[in-house]
Amino acid sequence: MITITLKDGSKKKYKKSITVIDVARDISEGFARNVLSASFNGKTVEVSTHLNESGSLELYSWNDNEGKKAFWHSSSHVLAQALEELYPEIKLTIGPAIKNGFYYDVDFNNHVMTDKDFSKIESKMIDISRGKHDFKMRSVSKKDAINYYNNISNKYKIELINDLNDGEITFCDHSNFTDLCKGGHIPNTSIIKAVKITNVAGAYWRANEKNKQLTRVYGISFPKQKLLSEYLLNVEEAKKRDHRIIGKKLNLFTFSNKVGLGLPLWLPKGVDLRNRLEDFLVKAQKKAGYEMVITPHIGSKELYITSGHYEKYGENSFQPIKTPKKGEEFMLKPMNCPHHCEIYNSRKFSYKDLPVRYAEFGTVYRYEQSGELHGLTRVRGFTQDDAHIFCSEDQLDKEFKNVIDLTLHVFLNLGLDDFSTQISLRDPENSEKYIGDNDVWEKSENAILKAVKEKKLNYNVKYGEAAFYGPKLDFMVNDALGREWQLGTIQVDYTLPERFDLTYKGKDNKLHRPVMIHRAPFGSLERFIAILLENTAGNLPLWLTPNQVIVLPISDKYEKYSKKVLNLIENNEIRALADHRSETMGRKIRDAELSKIPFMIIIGEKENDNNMISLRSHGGKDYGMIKLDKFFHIVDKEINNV
RNA sequence: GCCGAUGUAGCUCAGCUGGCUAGAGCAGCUGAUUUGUAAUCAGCAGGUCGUGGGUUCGAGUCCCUCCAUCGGCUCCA
Repeated sequence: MITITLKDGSKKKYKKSITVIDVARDISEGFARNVLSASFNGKTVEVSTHLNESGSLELYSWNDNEGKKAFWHSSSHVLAQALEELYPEIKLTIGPAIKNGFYYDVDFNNHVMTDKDFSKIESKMIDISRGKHDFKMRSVSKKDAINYYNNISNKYKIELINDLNDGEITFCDHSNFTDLCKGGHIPNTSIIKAVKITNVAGAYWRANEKNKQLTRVYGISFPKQKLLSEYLLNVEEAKKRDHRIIGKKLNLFTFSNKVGLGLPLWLPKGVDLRNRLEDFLVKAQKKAGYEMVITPHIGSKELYITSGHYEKYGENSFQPIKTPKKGEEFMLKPMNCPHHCEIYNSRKFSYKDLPVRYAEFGTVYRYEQSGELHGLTRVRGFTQDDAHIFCSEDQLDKEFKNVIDLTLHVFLNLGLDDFSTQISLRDPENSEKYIGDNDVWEKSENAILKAVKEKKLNYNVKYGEAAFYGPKLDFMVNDALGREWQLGTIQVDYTLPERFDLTYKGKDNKLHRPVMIHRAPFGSLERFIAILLENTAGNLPLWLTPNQVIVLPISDKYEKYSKKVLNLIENNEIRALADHRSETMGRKIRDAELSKIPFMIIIGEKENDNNMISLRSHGGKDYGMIKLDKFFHIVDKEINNV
């Protein structure tokens, strides 16, 4: 007999070798029907797995992420089978489940896959699913596995198998299809009721640009047709929150091919918005002991040779600007740190002066690959809310934690509470990508880990995401379509102080090397505004929004009173405008709603005669007829609550 | 940079297998209307159909080049 502990803590005794699905059936037939996958003692198992020892069992349904993962992973097997049947000459590579759905990377040989092929693939997949084929795992020796793929001459799978240990290799069969697979399937194919191929794209084999580009077929599947329709509807809704669309509608920014790719042009309303964000941060930074500096948009090539950026990025940057003087070269600045290092170097510091915190809204230019450009989130010219903190080693922990606090202050005040943090460390397999000694890296990495733990942030560690001079703590936020973007960033750097020979005089009357923290709570104003627009669907917080209130007179009879009200509002430093067009009230309200103005003040005969206003807020809330002072109170309350 | 899709008026789109002076709604302009909580009515104006080339008696439509955009990949100091 073995004892199985379930998620709710209840324990059940069974004969040895009972299967997972039988345990589920023992709970209830209906429950078992919804079980998609399971884990036993923390390890993913199949629902058909026989349990031979006591342990804890978790059963997953569609409502669990693990359940969805198994569902989509299994769907990718069905996709692979469908593709193989439709295009027999293809070579399969890998096909995992992802956040929303699954994909399969395929070498299509000469066939060019386009969206015209999608419906054919979908029908094929549904056909296969209806066959109710069980997913069955089996162990294979390394030799047999390689033989199998040699016979169908699939070098990709052989490459994968070569990286695996003999004895740990498993295949999964369903119908007449076999794939190299480490497991985690739903019971059978018939649970897959709705399938949508969403996209094709190129993807490099093993994520390496130098390798062959495969075709990645993306899909999503559901246990009910209705769930698919809902999903597609959601995607359509999310697309409406795209910052490129909102930015256009609200007249915040634009682009011009004549000016150049990835170079945003900020319109008056967008500039106002940026300025308010800058003011907000300037105030917070002043409290935190930062000093503002300004540095030029270019710097001599020597500067970047010193910093190491030239060697690392020179070829992929905007190329040096020549001058009439022979041999003289300048570069558009791709970051502000070298300039700030030179500001530090402009005088001598004592340990009593530290920490020194130089902040700048520094506009930088990076030649991003053309295929990488994306609205305001990935551009070639952008403004960082940059600052560099020069401190002694024993000040590092405290300074780092203060920067975390500042970043959290920014995020939470702007309503971005749905973020994750990521500790970006070196890629252990590619140490040549980084500069600086190993022990210096370890010191930096430990400083970040320590601060993050003390601040009790939830974090993921990502290897290979560090900057070339040091590790980072990044604050990540999703856009409307669920893509993750880095906003705030904090970096510890022992390397640049070395390269720029930065020093301070210590208590011991000897020269010491300061540590440097690079940090930007917004990241860049461009990207931050983009993500903010998508997260709020353009309904910005009242203190930030371009126009806070619009005055809508019912007819031009009340224009005089309307102008008086407008004037009083503006005198209270509320951003207001009035709609004096000869349009109906319905029309004026509709237009104000579409431009997402938080408050509407309606003025007609009653208001005019009683020296009152009628107030409506965005979305339709009616405050009725009130005194103007009451409106000021409402606005004040909403802004200061933030 | 690579893979795929797309590109028609300021915006959103229609234009079937190539065939008269390329259509609609919104926005704009002019006029009428003087309006009570999400679109008042009428008229006018607006387009080298992304660019360059080719096929054809004839190209928005078919083919090629380039450019840009969108979705991915790679990259992101």
